[in-house]
Amino acid sequence: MYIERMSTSERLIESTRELLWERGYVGTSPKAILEHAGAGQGSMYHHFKGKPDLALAAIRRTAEELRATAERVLAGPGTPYERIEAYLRRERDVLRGCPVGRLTMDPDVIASDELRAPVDETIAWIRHRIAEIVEEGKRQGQFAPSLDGEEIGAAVLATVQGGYVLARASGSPAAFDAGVRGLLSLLAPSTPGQRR
Amino acid sequence: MYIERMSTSERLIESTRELLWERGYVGTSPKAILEHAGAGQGSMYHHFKGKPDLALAAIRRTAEELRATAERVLAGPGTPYERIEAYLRRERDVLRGCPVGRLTMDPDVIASDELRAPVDETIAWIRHRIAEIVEEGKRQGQFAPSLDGEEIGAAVLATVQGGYVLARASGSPAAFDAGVRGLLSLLAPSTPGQRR
DNA sequence: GTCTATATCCCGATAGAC
DNA sequence: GTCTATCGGGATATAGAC
Repeated sequence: MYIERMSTSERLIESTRELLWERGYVGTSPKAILEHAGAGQGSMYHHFKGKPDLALAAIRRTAEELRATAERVLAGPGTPYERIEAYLRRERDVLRGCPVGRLTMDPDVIASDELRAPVDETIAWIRHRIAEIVEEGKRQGQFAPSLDGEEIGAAVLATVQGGYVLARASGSPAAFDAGVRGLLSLLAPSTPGQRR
Repeated sequence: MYIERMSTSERLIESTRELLWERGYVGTSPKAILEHAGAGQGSMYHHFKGKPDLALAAIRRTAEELRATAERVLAGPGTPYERIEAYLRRERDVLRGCPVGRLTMDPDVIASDELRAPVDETIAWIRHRIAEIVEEGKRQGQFAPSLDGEEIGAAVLATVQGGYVLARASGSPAAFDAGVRGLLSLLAPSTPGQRR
């Protein structure tokens, strides 16, 4: 990622993003960030008000990047089912978990409306985006009219977020893949183009 | 919970269980445990080798309790679908999250095979238990023969674990409930007793 | 068994030199 | 803008009195 070529401020944000992903907010100290970024104390407090301020910048960027990645897949080609399948099957660093979702288990993030906001917005956005695609599939007759877009959206996103939990518990991505296959087997149109 | 009536060792374990649930391993200090338990430093290091040893006792107990709670619901009355529904709909402290699943986001827990083991075993056990029930439903013709028990088990458990993530992100249990309803609408036999 | 005292290091932040 | 020095407090553990 050529982190050594970035400005100090950029290096601080990128280092924070990586450490937040790996160790969460509570487990990430300013000292660890500074060492990773190759900067001194003064730099950090010159560019940011403190740990929460730097974390906010990092979380916002990670959230925006995740949203863009999801949209690239969800707005891709194919039927509604195929686009949801593409989202579920997209390449992921499964054992690292979701850089946004993992923050919901961080007590200090959840306690701060400011830190939680980008997490909430990103997750709500992806869920709603899936819901729209489900509704599109219903109109096309690919999904049963009885399905609720928002509910299926929640189930799809939860399967992903929970899949990370299963995978990390077992130390293997296999459980994530199994959950995805299970959900897809339930969602799959029984005949292509038909209601189920 | 009458924590004040327990032995010192019991109070330490129970206090650790509560703090691990609330703040995770990294976010829980021996000092906080001692204050919560009303004990001094010496007591803790007399009964346990240190923080990891005390956490292990706490995690083992929480894991065993969760497994027992799940089994009570999964072994209950009703058809396979109804028992899975009962598991998904059972009363939960949704915004607190899963006391076992949340540990998978803790870097120090995942880094230790000893601390991770009870987490892994509990999650694998519940997943397999659901898989058995799905297979039973297949034999009874309630579920389609094309479904894979282990995959559906993974999807069901992932929906629960991911539901906590969605709920905590939004600060409301509604998203958890939506995911559960979404999954159930996909799993539901279209006619009672029929294959779908 | 439980307590207090102490040790060593890390945490998050500030001050002020350069 | 970046550095080092320093601060008050907390993390984790040990020592030793009672």
